[in-house]
Amino acid sequence: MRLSKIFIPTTKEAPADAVIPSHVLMMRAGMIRPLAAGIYSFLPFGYRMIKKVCEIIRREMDAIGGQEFHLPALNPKEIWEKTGRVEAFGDILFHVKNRDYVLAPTHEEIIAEIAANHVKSYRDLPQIWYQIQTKFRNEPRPRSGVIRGRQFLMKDSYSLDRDWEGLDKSYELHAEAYRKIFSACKLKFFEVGASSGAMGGTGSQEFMVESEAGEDTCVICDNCGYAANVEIAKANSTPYKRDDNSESLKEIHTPNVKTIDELAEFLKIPTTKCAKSRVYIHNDTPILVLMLGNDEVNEEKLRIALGAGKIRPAHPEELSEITGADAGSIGPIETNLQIIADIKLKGANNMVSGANKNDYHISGIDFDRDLSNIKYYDIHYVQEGDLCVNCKSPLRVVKAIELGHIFKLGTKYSEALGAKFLDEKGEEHPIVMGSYGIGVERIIACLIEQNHDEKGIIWPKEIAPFQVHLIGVNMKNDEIRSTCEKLYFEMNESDIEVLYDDREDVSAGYKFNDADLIGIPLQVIVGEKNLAKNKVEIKHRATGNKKLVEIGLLIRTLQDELFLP
RNA sequence: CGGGGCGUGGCUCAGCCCGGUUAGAGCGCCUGGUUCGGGACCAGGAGGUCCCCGGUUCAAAUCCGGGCGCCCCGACCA
Repeated sequence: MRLSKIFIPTTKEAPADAVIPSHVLMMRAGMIRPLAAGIYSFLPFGYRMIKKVCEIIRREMDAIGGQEFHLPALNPKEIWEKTGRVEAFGDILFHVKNRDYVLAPTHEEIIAEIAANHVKSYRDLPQIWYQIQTKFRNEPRPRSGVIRGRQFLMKDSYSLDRDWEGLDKSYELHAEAYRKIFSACKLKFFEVGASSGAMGGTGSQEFMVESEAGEDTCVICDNCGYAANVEIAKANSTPYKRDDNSESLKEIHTPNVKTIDELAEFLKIPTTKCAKSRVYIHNDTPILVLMLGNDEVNEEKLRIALGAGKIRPAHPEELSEITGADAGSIGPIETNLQIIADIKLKGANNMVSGANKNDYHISGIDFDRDLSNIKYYDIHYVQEGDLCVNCKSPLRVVKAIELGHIFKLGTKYSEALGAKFLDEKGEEHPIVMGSYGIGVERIIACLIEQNHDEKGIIWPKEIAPFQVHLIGVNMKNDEIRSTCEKLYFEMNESDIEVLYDDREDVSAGYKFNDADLIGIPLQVIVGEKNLAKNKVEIKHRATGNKKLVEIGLLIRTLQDELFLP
């Protein structure tokens, strides 16, 4: 491709509203342009990368027996009502104004509908159906360039199996395909178990990339590889170090002391001698939750600990009625509430907590001696430096971007939409489904997040829009031009993907900066002085290393560099 | 949805507080010329609904009110 012919509008400066590196560089390198909040046009250079990523995805999906579909984005609302997801998605679902249609945010319904009509026998199973298609979600706050958009490309696939064992297999096939896809994209990623949330189903896993721009928080053990979303992550908790003597209970007047920090300061004690109280409503029943010091309640863990049901924090106006005091003075002594305490508090003594009377606290609380109606669970968030549950190495807490998510759905959608099959005995069963997604633009954004410097993008050799960037330093020099043209022809003949900067009206420095910005892994620079010695220069974008090569050896050298046959 | 910020040629921004020449700069763009190994130089030129609507005023980019859009933080996120 000739740079004089392909539309790559690079810029020296980035728009002020681009904040994260991938967004800045995708703009500057002429890959994308914004149209509205969370909606981007992909320009030829950016779309070329999209196609590269899609190629890899298709290759791996086809390898596990996936069949590519192209489903409609415009869906009758009715089908979404059958599964209750008009309500479940709420404002996230785009509604069409002049007809009862919605814009699809995902495609479980459509897949189940097709299966309901056409998959009738166990002989038709299993199936893996996938597509790469535009999804629409009315995100309340799009952000970070293409990382969270209102319109985005998603590879979504769906497995149809006759039973749960089959689903396990399809699920594992996807997990393995996803590992291959992200590895082929040269991404440093990790996998975490995730809660399946409102999607329904029994198991789910996320594929994450560590990044400051991430919206999820994960816990990672660099030693043994343990990784989990902080919502469910566990750590090895050390038992509470009891004081030798337990003091007796004592009421203390603590005017205007509300927070744990204020309490610790007021009494001149460490926060770890304080127990923080939170009141939750579990299926209409209030419960008292106790945390050590300033630890926050991990509501997802609390939900799991309590088993079935809904939980919510009590409203401030409810507190006084339930406990006799307002937030800041609530505690475990003299209460009838079921107490749920974090595991870190087990065995604690000489603790201070609220007195259930405004402006009073109680000291000398011995959890073993004084509290009977109490259960202990791990309900705190793992913190940086806590020790790994497996190997007791210090854990890291990191921000991460979710690249892919795989779900065991079960029969929720097949039952709602009547997707059933007959087994060998002629008995009818709902199809067991799985659903699996990859954010295509996110792969590209993550690639850039992981591979860039102050000058621009650094594409890995294995996945780059082009492999070689051929630069004629001065195209008005006839020798340079004819050499470039010859090399360009030879590279094309050798199936080397080459971007050829044949622009006449651009200075050398401009070309070099553009080349570093758009980040093709190898640059071949044809300049006057080296040409006189019958040589050209190869520069590695990643390292900046340069070497001179005889023109006659260039193609072979490039092939070696690019691991081509 | 709560908090904060912003909106002026294609881009980055100044001007606004304290209303008053023809609304500026750098980059980019066009024409011609000179350059040609790290975003060159000279000369000439094009390009503006100062986000929109309303108000105040002799006079509004500037002050006031309303709206819209965009960004950031938070909440939310199958």
